[in-house]
Amino acid sequence: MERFNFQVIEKKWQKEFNKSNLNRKDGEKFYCLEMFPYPSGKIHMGHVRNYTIGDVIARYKFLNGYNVLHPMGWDAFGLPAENAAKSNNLNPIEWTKKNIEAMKNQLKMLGLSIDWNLEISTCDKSYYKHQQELFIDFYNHGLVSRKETYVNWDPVEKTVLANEQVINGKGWRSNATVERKKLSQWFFNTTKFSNQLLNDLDKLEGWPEKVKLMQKNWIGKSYGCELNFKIQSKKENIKVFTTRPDTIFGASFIAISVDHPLSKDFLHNKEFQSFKEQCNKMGTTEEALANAEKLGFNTNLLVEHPFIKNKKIPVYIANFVLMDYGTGAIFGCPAHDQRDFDFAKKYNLEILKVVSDGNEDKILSEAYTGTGNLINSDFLNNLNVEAAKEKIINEIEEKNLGKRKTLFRLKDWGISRQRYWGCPIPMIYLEDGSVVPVEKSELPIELPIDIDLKSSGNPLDNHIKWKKTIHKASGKPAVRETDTLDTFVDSSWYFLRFCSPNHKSSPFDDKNVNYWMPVDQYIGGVEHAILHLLYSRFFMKSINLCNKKIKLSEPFKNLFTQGMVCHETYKDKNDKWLSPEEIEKTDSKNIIKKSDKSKVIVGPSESMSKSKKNTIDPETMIKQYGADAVRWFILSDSPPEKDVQWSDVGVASANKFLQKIWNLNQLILNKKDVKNISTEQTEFEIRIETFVFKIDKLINNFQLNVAIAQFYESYKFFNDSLNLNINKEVLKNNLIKIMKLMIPFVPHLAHECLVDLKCKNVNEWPKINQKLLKDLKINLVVQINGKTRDVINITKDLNEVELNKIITKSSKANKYLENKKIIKTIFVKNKIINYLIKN
RNA sequence: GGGCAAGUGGCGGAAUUGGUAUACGCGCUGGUCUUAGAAACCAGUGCCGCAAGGCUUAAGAGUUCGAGUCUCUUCUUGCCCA
Repeated sequence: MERFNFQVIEKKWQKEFNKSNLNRKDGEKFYCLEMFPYPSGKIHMGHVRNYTIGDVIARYKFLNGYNVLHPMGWDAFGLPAENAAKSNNLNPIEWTKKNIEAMKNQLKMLGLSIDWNLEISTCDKSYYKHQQELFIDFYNHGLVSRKETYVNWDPVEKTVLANEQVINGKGWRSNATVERKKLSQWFFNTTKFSNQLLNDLDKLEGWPEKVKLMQKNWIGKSYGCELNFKIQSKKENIKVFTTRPDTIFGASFIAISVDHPLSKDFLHNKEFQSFKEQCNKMGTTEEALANAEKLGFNTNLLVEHPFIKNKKIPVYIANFVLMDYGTGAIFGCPAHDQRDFDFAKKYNLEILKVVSDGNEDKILSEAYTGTGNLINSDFLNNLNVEAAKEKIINEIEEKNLGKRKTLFRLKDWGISRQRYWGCPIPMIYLEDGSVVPVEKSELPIELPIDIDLKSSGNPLDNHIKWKKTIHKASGKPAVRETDTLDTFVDSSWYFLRFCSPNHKSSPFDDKNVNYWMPVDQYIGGVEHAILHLLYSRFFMKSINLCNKKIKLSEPFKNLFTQGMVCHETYKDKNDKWLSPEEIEKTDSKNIIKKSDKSKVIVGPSESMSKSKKNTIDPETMIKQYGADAVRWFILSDSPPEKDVQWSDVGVASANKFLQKIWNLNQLILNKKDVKNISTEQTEFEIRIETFVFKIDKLINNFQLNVAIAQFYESYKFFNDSLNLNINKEVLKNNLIKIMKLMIPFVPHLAHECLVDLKCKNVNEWPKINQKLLKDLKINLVVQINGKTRDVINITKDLNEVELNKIITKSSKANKYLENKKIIKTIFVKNKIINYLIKN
């Protein structure tokens, strides 16, 4: 028998798959999108998994009659290109274009049903031109602002990082300790949509609860109030924000931010200067603030307690209070907030319980943040926390001491980056100091090619010729904005561009967007659960505001987040990482280093990363086992939403199985016919029909690993049926059904087999024959006192009386029933019968 | 510290959502074929027991005719936020 030659056959079918409009049908639209890749040079296993899952869905929908949009593009701006260009002395565009070509070829090797006619790349001026247009639209609608703020400065990358790009006080890419620096920055006013971004989450029924919860926490809506404290012997007040106004009677200090206006009075104080310096050294993230030791600078100012006559409270400048959250000032209630507690301990401040923890006399060893009734709180006593909050806020408003307020943790999105390889911000500075957008007719503001990447600082800022420009309306000289946009901006609307990738006059064709959007199935890594998705949602809402013709406020109807691809890690005796190619398995237990035969220490399986050297190159695997085998394995071993462990043995066995499928196909084609119809044949058809039914359902539920298990079973069943009395045509037609089900998983093999089987309607999913399913026999469990004593294979829908007859006649369970009194019978149709007997 | 998941053989994992626990795959064991190995094929494979049978879903309790699934307590792991 001829072996399945995947090298030849996969190439042949990939030519078919690369045709444009291959996903188009007359049916209902279905937009299937996977998160587009950064063109780093080579695809990795994470891409393979992501795009294979997406391809299964896209092909499944197409076969089910949908008109499918399944595009691919490149998230092509970003720092790696700039760094690579620097060390190779070329322009980032050359590096990027080369990588795109290479990765595109690799993706094509996977046999994906992508319409490459729709390909876009965010670094093309035909793309970023429209991004600049959107920026100007947003600007004109008050969605862009310029603010001077403290930023997270990455001293290695020499750029500003968003809060979320700072991990444990370090830059997410450089891992350098992040500093605070004051800069003038462009912002998208994401906070304008705080409420909508939060409330619309409820509409997203097709999103994982986990992701919605993460977004909810990120937006962080909190209720509370503002409250003024009068400074003693001064006219001024300190305004604080608090979510716990109920704890006001436990207030023992006021803490203000180093950037608070009041702090300015101490600028000449030496002690304060060194304190401020210390604060600047740590990052601005909440995490950094929370982890740092709580430090304060005593201003020696006192404020009056608003509800306790003659009580004075000290004012500190503290390192854990942020200027850009709330009012930049808090009141500290040490008994019920851990940060305040730590602070009070350090500076020996009063710790007074005002919420009962059920053990009122006991001295606290840490803050009590639970609920309870109020104590030591005058008119709030005996109320619970919620009621006390309400009462005190009413009191505060009545006495004109402050007002009710809702605060969001969500901040505006800082989008300025001091980098070359990004989308230029279409703004210019006039000589009178004003800032205006360039006219749309002047777009795109192109990135200059002749740049000097070697000098320090921002290359665009150093490019004098490019920087100088003319303000078109007045004819006066002006200077361009030299910052470029955060690359998260590029990926916040690419899904809209895919609807009309070649549209020239505007970012997208409204009609096409209204037809294709929203994305029906979006698939990507959970690592983008917060930022990318939040920014995209913000863009959709902003576009909705700017363009009345777009009737859509949420871009992604259904979201699926797949797990990571993991692999064992290896280290040699010197604690150095080893790649899988550097090691050798001598037997099932011993692993040695190839080069010097020394022992290798096997570490836990972790997500593939270059730093741990535990990556497996997809191209090598495809060449060795075939794209179908790689696709099959990566789907088969774990549920798609969970991490999967890569295994070379696993992909080899996938390859073996596909070979068996091929052999089965050949066997049936060469089989001699049997003419008579037997009961065996009917039972065979029923069984195949249940496989069709189950697999269809499993794909719908994203249980792709279980679907694959069903293919293994159906193969086994087919193989066992070969020697039965079954008509050849019946075998062929049923194999066609199974092969069609396999198209989404292993498109090359399935299509090749279907050609051999002379299948005519290849692009149609098998219809489920409900009539056949009706005749399916079922297994019914017979229990005595809750213990399973027999399982009987019977026709469906028998009633209790019929069932009793069968059991007394022929069931193994009957021996337990003889001469026993049945007290009760529990009968669940088609499932179980349970006899309760007395011994 | 808070929130959310999850815990099933040697391993990856199934279980029609309260109804046969361990499907399917890997690994392992034995066999056929072969000079030998590889491949292929066949059989076996949760634990105890000669067997009948009993036990088993992190641990413990509860609800139920019946619990991997629901409820509570404890432990462990992972993710997010602090």
